[in-house]
Amino acid sequence: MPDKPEICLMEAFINYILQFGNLNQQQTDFILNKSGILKLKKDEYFSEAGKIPRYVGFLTEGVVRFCYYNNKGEAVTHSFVEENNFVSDQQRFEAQIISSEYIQAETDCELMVFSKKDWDEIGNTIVGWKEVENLILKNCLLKAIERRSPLVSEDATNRYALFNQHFPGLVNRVPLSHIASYLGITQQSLSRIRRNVR
Amino acid sequence: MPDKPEICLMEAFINYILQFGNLNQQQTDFILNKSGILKLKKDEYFSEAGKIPRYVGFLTEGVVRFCYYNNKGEAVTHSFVEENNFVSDQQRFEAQIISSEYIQAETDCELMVFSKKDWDEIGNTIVGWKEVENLILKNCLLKAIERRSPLVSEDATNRYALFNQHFPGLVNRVPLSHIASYLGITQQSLSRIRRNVR
DNA sequence: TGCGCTTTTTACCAAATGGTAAATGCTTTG
DNA sequence: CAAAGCATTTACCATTTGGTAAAAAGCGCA
Repeated sequence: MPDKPEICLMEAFINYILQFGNLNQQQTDFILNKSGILKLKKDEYFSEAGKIPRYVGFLTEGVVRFCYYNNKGEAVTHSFVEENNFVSDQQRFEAQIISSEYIQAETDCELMVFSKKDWDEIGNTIVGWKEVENLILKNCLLKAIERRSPLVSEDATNRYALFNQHFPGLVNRVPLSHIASYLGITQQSLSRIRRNVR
Repeated sequence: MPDKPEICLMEAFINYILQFGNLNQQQTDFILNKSGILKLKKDEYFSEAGKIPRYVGFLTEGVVRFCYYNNKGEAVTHSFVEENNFVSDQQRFEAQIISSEYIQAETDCELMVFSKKDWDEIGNTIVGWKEVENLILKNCLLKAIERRSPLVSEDATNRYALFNQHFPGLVNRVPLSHIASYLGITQQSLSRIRRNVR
């Protein structure tokens, strides 16, 4: 069982959810009391293909990537998430079914996490929570689609430019090979593009 | 003001929403009473960039495409929707703000439509409707991302194969140029690919 | 049927990207 | 510091895709 998170980390979390609905102190305390803390070392998994997701998490420190293996056995990174965002294979977590993708720590990470049981208790206790949860999920899905979809119609150079717009600074925190995978190009092409940009 | 839709078209709509929540006859009747019917000729717009979306619609007949203009002035198709699905620039419709994309009829279309006023009245009257609405929207977003995101990491041939998996039969209902745009390749490349597939 | 319009196919060459392999650079650790 | 291991860059050539242009095919309409 994870420890309790520290005060400072909780604040960012509360600020995040207050964007999506008004909750009073009693309600936020209830939520915080349900949360645990989970630390991941670089390369460790938050969730794995073939397993049922154990937690929904809020990333207080670090970067994770979402990836799957295509039919050629290559890992395809389809999303990055930075600190102060939710991290979850939410459909599979909610239904408690086996996932088909990995969520992996790109750096050492720290997350506030909720088990299925605690997450359900929050939903059943806090009036209006399910609406907040829906807004958060909708927001995450929209962000994901707005970032990934435009890549389809751009060439490699513009894809890299979009990556830098969508994830400022992230270029220095994750390996080049994962960025190339996210952009749907080879690592060599991306390396070549960077040279030409300079 | 649009006419009322015909009985047979309403059934598919009711069946669709009943997938996402239990509503009794009185409730579905209330919803149906708010709906109008909108017919579009091929190439006409359901919603336009620069305008506030007037309706959320349920497509009972036909195919539409979602597209925007990139900075080179080229139309980029990012989604197709076939009959028996909702059609809406939902974020902009809900907030009643100016859209930045077009929703265009690929064929003659027939839709059941709801104005913002009527849509809000449904939400304020039917207990549990907002939850149903959220589930529907979540479902649409997930479908959109599951279809578009994998294209990024595939070559032109595999993109075309994915299109045919995701939209069986649609290849015969929309112009080749729009499919190519959706896949992020040129029309000439797609034509070449089709020849090699045969 | 035949004309005019649009869509789709072909062809050709240029440019971009992929695949293989090797060299370089960076980090960790003994 | 040196060695080992991993990440990134470079180089070279093959393959794919793009851009331009023209031909062919399909379609609506007089």
